[in-house]
Amino acid sequence: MVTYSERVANAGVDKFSRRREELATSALETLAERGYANTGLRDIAQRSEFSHGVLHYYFQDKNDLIQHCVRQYKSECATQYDDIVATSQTADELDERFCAAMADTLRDEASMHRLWYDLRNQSMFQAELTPVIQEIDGLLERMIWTIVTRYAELRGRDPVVDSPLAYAMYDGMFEQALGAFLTGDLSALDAVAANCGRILRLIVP
Amino acid sequence: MVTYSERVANAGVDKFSRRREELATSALETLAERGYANTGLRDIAQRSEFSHGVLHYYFQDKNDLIQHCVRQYKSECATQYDDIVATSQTADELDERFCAAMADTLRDEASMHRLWYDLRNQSMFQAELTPVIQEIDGLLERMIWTIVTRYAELRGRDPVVDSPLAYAMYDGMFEQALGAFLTGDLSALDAVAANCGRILRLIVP
DNA sequence: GAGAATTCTTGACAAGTGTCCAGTAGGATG
DNA sequence: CATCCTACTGGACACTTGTCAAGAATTCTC
Repeated sequence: MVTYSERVANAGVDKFSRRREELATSALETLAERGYANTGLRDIAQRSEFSHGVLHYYFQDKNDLIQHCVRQYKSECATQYDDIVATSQTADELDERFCAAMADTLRDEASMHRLWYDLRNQSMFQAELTPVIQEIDGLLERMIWTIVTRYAELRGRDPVVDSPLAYAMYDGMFEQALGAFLTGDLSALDAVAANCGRILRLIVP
Repeated sequence: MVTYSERVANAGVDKFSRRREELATSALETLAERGYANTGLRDIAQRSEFSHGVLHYYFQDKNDLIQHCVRQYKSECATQYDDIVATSQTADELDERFCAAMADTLRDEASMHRLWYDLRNQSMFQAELTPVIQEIDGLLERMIWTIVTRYAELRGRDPVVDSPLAYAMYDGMFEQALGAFLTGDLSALDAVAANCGRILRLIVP
């Protein structure tokens, strides 16, 4: 009898961990569509090509699966704006490309962002989720701060707020735009781009 | 046979609607403690002095109950800062009292705020909730805007951002502080007060 | 190709979900 | 006292939930 823990221990970049990713992807899609509260393991399995029992073969329990999902979500976000920061030559170019990218991700990945907010919120009620959520939240904060400091550098000034507050402002603004966009308000796309720049110039005057 | 709709129609400020409020209060407490995803009608009834069946006597279904809860929550928030705005004599006094009040509500009503974010998020997956959520969101936005414009008035200046963006910035900042506070980070109380003032001076330079 | 290990399916489990309804207690009305 | 209506109980319903284990199917090893 090979226990679950032993399977995890032996898992390199082999078939086992590849299938885990595959299942986590199905889970992410289902969660993004239906929300945490309305998604069961059978819903997730149905979207994959396997039956529901297999989820307990690859994951310890539902919590383990969710945490794996969040971690996998991370890798999609991590390097999203690195290229823009690295290749923009002027402050205005950085500003413009950053704003456009924010509007694009709102349009193209709205339900994934919705899931992120859902899970982050869920972590306020379910302490087991806190570590992995904080991990990604820190990552997003650093992402924003990288843009802000690079923008300040290009303009030869200093930001007038610190990293957490800068992130919080962008986060609140984006969440608001997401809510509007999901109710069918297409002007939220323009709004997010405009507000993106406004905040930037507010932070780096 | 008296149907549910007829009971609603006849409901003035009588025993019927008072009991509805009572049950909605029990529901709010339970939801704030356990979260939307982990709260059943039996959990709610258990916190009240009635059995679970009575919930369908006073509410059409779970959704009806939730919406009633949100509306009831509203009335607690509506006039929260009106007094501060009305009685503050100087910009500095308004600033200081506003910051202190934000820190207080974070400390004293953390789980209620947590529930608010939970339900607002749930409305992104459950369209029936959208109207009542937007209603309160607009109320909160107006609350913030009242403070900002009064502060600007006292300082003889104009805000440099519009109402939605001002609200979004405060909202993001408060949500961040709430998350930190719920993990036991008591410094979030000071942070929210400090950031409150920072945003104010950012918006009204 | 036989045997062993891994991978996956299927059905079952106890518990929990929202909903509904027959029935009861109790007070008001006739 | 009898009748009616309101308020409430508690059990039953159909269904879903996470979890698990026995066994089948597949893949790997020799």
